[in-house]
Amino acid sequence: MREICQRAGANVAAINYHFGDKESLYRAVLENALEEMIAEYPPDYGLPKDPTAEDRLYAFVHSFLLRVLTGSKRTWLMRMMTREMVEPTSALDRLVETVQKPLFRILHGIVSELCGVEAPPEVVLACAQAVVAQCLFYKQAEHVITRMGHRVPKSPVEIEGLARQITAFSLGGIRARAVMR
Amino acid sequence: MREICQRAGANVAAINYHFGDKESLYRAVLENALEEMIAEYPPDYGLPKDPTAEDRLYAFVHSFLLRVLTGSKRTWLMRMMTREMVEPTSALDRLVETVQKPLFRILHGIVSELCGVEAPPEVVLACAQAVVAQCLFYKQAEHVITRMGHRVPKSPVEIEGLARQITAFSLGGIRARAVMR
DNA sequence: GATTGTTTCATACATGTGATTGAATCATTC
DNA sequence: GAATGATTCAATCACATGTATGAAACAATC
Repeated sequence: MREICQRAGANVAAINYHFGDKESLYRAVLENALEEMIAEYPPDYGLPKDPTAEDRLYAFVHSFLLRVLTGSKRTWLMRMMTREMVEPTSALDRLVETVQKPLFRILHGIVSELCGVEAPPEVVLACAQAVVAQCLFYKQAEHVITRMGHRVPKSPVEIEGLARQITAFSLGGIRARAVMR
Repeated sequence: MREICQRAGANVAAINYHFGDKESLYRAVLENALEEMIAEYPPDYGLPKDPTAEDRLYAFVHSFLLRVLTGSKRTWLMRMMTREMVEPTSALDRLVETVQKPLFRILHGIVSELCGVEAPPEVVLACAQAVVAQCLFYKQAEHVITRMGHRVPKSPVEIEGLARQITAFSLGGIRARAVMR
């Protein structure tokens, strides 16, 4: 708190005065930054008109990766989010409600359409989760990936490539799961 | 450190005497526990003789999930590992070398075989990473998943089901990626 | 059984941390 | 411009943390 206030040019007591305690400040910062980030890369980022379900899946994956991997000044945000997922604080509940649930609902709709109406719901759910898993992986395992000698996409071009990669893989997976049984 | 020593029935100074400092103790504990865990669920867990590549992929995924999700007394280990991946300490380098590299090499071999010899190396790599991503997801996003109202597999039966799920999805993805281009 | 090397222990030290307080400063309104 | 409410500030409190120390207990060897 001392360091935060020093860098902000404010007094330590300001945090308590304006937010009550440290955790409230943390929550406020996280929520605010996350909203900005979603606004910057919405889940229909770069989508053409009359998109196919495949188009929408690609856009979802691409915007997800841009949010997660883009090496802008907000790298700390995704680190915080990842930490929050692994070891939740009081901030997570709200973030899940306001951010992650709506986003996942969109993805679920897309995957549901790709699976077809007769696909069992647990299969649709699992396929949607598989997509999210792949998108999160490159951030969450970033340090392991680099230590293994592999590259984590950073530039827009690389990220597009990865988005295509994940989309193609997932479409294959969805078809395989939707077909069998 | 005070609490650790109290629970261990030892004196605080014992940590400094035997390990030098807190971080060294941490590293020793992590490494030891991880080795035990891999020994308990090796990557060829329950594999029949003369296995196909599909069999080996399933065994890899299944053992991975057992390690990651099994609700034994070692839940703390995977929490530590996840934290270590997200925000590495001095422990990670060694863990990557001794544990994760060898494991990934095995998976890479399996996926490479499934992709076929003429598949470009970056595709093989990406597919193998997609498999890892799906396995890690259910642990790393555990708290988000439950907050979304979904279930995280815990029992052996559920874990087997998830392993089949991930294997089928991944085989579909691998085939799709291996075919196109 | 004295000596020597190892391990354990209670205690202390220095520092970092989040929160609080009461005075001082600023802004607004009458 | 006095009064009132909001904000800022320096200083302090209470406590947690990792580490260090020197004495005591223990073990092994001669």
